[in-house]
Amino acid sequence: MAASARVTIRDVAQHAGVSQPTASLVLGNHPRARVAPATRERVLEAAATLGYRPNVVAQSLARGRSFALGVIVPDLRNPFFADVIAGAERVASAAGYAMLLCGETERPVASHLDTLISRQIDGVILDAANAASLDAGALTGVNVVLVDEPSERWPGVASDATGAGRLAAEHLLGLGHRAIAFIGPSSDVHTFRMRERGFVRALRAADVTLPSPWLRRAPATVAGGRDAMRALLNGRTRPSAVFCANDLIAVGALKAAAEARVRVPAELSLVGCDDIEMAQLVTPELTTIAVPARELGARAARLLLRQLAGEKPRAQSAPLAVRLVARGTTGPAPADASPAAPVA
Amino acid sequence: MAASARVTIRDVAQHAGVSQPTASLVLGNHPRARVAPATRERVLEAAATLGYRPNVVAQSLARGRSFALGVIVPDLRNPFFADVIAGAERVASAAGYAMLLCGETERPVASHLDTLISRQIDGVILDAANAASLDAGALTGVNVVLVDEPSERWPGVASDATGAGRLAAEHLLGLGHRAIAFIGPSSDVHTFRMRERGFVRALRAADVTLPSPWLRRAPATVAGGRDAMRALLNGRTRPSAVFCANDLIAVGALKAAAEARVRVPAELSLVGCDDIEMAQLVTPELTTIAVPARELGARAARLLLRQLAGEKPRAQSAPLAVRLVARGTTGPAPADASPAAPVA
DNA sequence: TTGTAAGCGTTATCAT
DNA sequence: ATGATAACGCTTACAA
Repeated sequence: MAASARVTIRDVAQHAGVSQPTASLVLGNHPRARVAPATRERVLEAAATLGYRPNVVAQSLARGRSFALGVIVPDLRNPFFADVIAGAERVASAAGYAMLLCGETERPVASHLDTLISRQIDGVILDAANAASLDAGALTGVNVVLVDEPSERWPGVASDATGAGRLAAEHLLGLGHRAIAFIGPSSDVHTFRMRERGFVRALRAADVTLPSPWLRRAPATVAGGRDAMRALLNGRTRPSAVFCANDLIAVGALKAAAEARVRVPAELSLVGCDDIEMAQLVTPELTTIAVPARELGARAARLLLRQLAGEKPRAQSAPLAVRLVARGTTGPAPADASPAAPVA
Repeated sequence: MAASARVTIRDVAQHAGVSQPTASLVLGNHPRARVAPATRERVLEAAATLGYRPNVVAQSLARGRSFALGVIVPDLRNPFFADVIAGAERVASAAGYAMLLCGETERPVASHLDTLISRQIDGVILDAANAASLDAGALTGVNVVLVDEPSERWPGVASDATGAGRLAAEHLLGLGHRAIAFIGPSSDVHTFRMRERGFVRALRAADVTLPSPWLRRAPATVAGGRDAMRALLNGRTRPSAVFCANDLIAVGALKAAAEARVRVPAELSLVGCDDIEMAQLVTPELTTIAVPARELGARAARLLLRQLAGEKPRAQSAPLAVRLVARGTTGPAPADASPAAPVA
């Protein structure tokens, strides 16, 4: 019952009649553990009957690594990040690594990093954390893998963000839309910027301009999307299609359209990005660009693990492909849609 | 650059010209640290200029506690659990505790517990883990707080699950429904069972019986809800209202209704449970029973922290109140609804 | 093949 | 008020 009742490797050694380091050698399962089969057997048996379980903290201190990974995401409650985390945990857990989670939005990333580093974390996965803006010292001495943020300094995995924007644009252009708007956050999170850039470029390549009143800044949340869409619908002229930087925004926008009795997709087409589960649950189902969130998390973890195994990080790997998932929120541009942009 | 460059408390002591334990005394910020103001000052200054950061792993080993909490949830990707986690992390992080997350669905809870315990975790939050079925030894020596599962052995916090079921029943009965069905998992997760029980009891109290073909077992997921609702709609007679054990199921059910062109709420009323964000995003918006997920997580963490501080766990605290949120998926029972139950 | 000894970075218990 | 000294549980040379 008492907490002190824990079985240590000493107890095992004693029980097996060997020295403590010998027990360590056996239980450490070392590759080149030169230990007699008979002794090994006795030690293992003792460990089993005593119910020995290694103290990872002590191991960590002695070996200088903790067999734990840290994951920092901007917001736990965003399903996209939940997916990334799930993917990372799957890999980490299979490799015997524990996962320290930091998602508290209120605290700065640097503070989370502090916590993790002081716990001798073996590596950190930073998702959309804008690592470039971090204090130089904050990340020295840690193995870092970035998710959805390119960098010369750290390896990482990312989705094809400009491709996502392009795909959205091409889809809308293909449907005949010319009066096109965009809703996205003003944050300096790389992925969002690239989605926007890819979108705008593809539009421009088709000689469609995106007038500034139709480039709405909004937080990447449902509420943000709803507000932005309301503003858009109250504008002098209305776009016939909108690309939203993520699905949360798009769902909010859809909501605003429903409130305003704007028919989707008859009067207004909407494209989101991420393809979170929610996208298939709204009505009509959301057309979106699918981003492999779980895979992103899993690859990030694998990359980190490989780094820990001593492998040289090969810069950024090729971005993960995204794909258009055409569903119910996009349709042909209305015939009466004036291709004219509003007064800027 | 080298990882070994980490400054230890020794370096600080040396730099300040004091013994290492003295430095520890100062930096440990002990309540009754009897140390001369001058020395303290020197030590603090040395620590600051050297950029000293305590090694939590070493602290853990020496003090026998790790200042980390473990959280085990059945499924990271269920927004309800994401909320619980967010609430717990908020509290833990504010108290200087790190959070180890285990949500890998494939691995058994006992295995997750193993990982956590071997890391000298100070306490564990178990959410819907069916702790009662765990091996007796698996939880000895750990501080445990249960979420949404009552127990004589461990303290915990829970929502008012039977109340949730009752509220749903009363709402539907009040709207005149008599042909009522239920969709829920067959798992032995306590909350689900109690939601069901509260619901069935309230129905019975109003002399409404729930015929067995209308008690559908389904996984607590969107897909599960959709399948179950399809089966329900294909039955000989259809219910005029359905209570779903959680929102995910309800959303799936709503989806199935839409596919079958059954009008909600004109022909079919639907009530969910949890009030996840998604509930407000589907069309029509989901009537549901709001369960304070974040608060549940936050309280669990606080309870655990208090236990660690030596406070005696006072059994289970009173369940957190839930409340009906009437939205768009419920309406008066159709006039032609036959109150007759189907042949069982 | 095995045991001895040192050390990981702290905290904690003593004398001083 | 401060400084030795011994833990904490384990790993890892190095010696036997």
